[in-house]
Amino acid sequence: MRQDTRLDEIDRKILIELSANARVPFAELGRRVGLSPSAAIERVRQLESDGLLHGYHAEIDLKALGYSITAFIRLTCDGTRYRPFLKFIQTLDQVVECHHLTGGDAFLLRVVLSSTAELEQLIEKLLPYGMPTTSIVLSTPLQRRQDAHLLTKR
Amino acid sequence: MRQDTRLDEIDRKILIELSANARVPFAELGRRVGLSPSAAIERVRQLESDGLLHGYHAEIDLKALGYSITAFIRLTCDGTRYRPFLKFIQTLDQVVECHHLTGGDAFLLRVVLSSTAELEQLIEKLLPYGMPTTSIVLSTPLQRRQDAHLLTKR
DNA sequence: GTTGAAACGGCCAGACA
DNA sequence: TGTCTGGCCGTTTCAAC
Repeated sequence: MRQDTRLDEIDRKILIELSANARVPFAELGRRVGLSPSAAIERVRQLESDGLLHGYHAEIDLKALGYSITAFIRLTCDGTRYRPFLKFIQTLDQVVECHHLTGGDAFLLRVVLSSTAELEQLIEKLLPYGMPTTSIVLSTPLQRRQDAHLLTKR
Repeated sequence: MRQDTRLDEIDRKILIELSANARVPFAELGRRVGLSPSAAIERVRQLESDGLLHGYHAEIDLKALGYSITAFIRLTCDGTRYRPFLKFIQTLDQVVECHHLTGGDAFLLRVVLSSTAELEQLIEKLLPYGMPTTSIVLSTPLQRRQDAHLLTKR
């Protein structure tokens, strides 16, 4: 896990390419960044062991699978319910993200469900841990997957 | 883009495998799900053209790249500022997600930055569009990338 | 769906600067 | 150290079934 070692231009290109298409063959990747296949593989292995590349994941369309509702639930829970709450949400399939936020022991959950009825059930389950504030996602006008701009600029 | 065509067991396994490791060779994928290489590829191509598989992306550790701060910014903007706001956030590199939420023209932004100073600058830029409420992410106790449970259960 | 053959890519060892 | 070359083996692709 390097922290301060600067990336060179080739590393950045590799990250951008793999971010956009994780299945690109290493030989093709090498061609795009101006490296031989083995050198390209070497770079990628280095980026992986440095902790910059964490894995390669297919993007699955949950909407097409029937999970038509995405919602954010904000919930404040006091110190005594903190640990039990973290254990509990691990057991909830609908919770795909949980962030601990600044501001009064607040948690933000991103949840995915197939109906508003399921959302209501989930909210009821959360009630023992705090007062949830729920917002359903109407649309997502911006969803960046390629972190190209975070890599190229600055 | 099929909506209702049910997935069979093999399709589900393929989605789970590619979700966990998008770089697995199709021949190996076929072995894991009990299919010949060409049949496995055929399945994947079908899932892609059905819109269930959207792409394959490397997971890049933004923290290791110096983006130490992730924050959520909630912002309410009225109807007249709606369109200009959407245009404006496209130009902000730090904004990696924007969701339109239920409840009073609210937007939720996920932003990634390298310092609190940068966060302050960003908030100031957003002020003309509405009153932002900012929460910094302290930790992320749950971040599911494999949607295995969403595919297997129910 | 499968099989089989040819082209291609992944990966290891060794040489080079 | 980082890169290139060559060779082996697994993978991809495409045709025919």
